[in-house]
Amino acid sequence: MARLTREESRARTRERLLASAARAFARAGYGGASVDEIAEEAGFSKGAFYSNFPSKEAIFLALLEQKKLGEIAAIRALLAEPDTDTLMQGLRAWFNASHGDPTLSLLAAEIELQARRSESLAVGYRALQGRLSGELVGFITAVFARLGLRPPAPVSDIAATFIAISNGAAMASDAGANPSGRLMLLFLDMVLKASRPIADLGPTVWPLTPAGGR
Amino acid sequence: MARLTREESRARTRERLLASAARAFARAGYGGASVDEIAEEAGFSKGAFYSNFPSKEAIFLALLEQKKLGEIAAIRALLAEPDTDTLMQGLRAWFNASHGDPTLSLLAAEIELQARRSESLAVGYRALQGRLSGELVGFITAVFARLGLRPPAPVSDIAATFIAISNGAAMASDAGANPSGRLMLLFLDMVLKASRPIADLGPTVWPLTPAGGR
DNA sequence: TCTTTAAAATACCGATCGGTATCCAAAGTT
DNA sequence: AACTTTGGATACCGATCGGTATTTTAAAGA
Repeated sequence: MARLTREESRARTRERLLASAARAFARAGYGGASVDEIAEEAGFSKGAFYSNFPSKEAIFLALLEQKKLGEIAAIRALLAEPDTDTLMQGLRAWFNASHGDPTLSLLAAEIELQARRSESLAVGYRALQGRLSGELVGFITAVFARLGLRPPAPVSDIAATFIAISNGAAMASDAGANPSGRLMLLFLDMVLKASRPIADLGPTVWPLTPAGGR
Repeated sequence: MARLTREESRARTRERLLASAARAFARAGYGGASVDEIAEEAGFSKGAFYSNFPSKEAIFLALLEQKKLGEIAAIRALLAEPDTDTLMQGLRAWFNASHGDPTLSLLAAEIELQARRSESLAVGYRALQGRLSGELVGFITAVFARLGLRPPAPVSDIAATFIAISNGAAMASDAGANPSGRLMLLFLDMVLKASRPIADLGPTVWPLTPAGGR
């Protein structure tokens, strides 16, 4: 094992704390996971924790950012795919992978829920979630255009539903049955099945009056 | 104000504690809401709390039961409706109403999440959720039959998706935009749009291999 | 090699938690 | 009216929480 510089060592500690926090929050919830527990599971003391993060909320927010930015990157990578068939296949693969680690989806649910409770968390959350939603809307719009299909509902609603299923199935899944990925795949299929070709020039009829906001 | 018997007084205290707990858990989460806080907001002391519930977990479980049994009753009431149009209208009305009180949906999400953390909670949860899921599957099957439509996917998956959207949208909703009821309405519409009449005798093609377990 | 500096460990703080023991006042009983 | 029962209030417990102050240790700079 090579000797590490101070910078490297610090970065490694930070990352281990983040990974440990993700596990702890998923397991016990934000309130249930203690700073002591997070630090110890990472192999450090509480002193190390507070040397790297100013507060418990801060590490939670850092986790939130890590996750949301990762999702945005994944969407962009998919969209950059020139071949549409490969893109759809990649999308399905992503859905399937998203339930592989229940820790991750459980953490996602915990983050969403907690962001509604603390105003300081909510501020950071809204900024990131807004970016992710926008990215997702752009993605879905592009996919429909590529497939030559007309969305069967406002794209923002479709995007919101994907997000809802992702979060909702993560917590409701009975120990692996009906993982979120499966349900998202099913919804994707249903959306496509409910779509008509763009060439079909019938009137565009939304199932509901379009949403007020966004 | 009439003098209350001991029984009446006790029942009233219990109900007030339950209502207060629902608000507190929705607001602060299971871990974040304290027994003191619950009791005080109901206008009682901690002693009153422990006189009516053996533990914090117990009141949470009682809340869970109250909610699930209420949903089962609502489903049965809808299914008893002889006129199918009225039934569908009632279903839509129910979806719309379910987002009226964010406290309720937030509590639902908290319950789902917490039931996965404590084994003792999970036991009670699984029993109730199993009953609700079964009821929902029966309901959806009956509705499709009444409408003369063939479900576009396994009914158990459709049921799971409704539950997921309900829970997921509750926590993701940005202060009221895209309430869960709206998204459930949209999914309902999409499911119907993706269905074919029973008379159509084409092959039944599920979008996915049917789920292994329930 | 000696000094400086900062990452991480240890020790500690007041506050608050879920839960228990005890007490009191009002309802039920005779 | 006297006595019993019990729902709810008060007081208290050890444990644990998030956070801070201080000390140790090892890398960086001379």
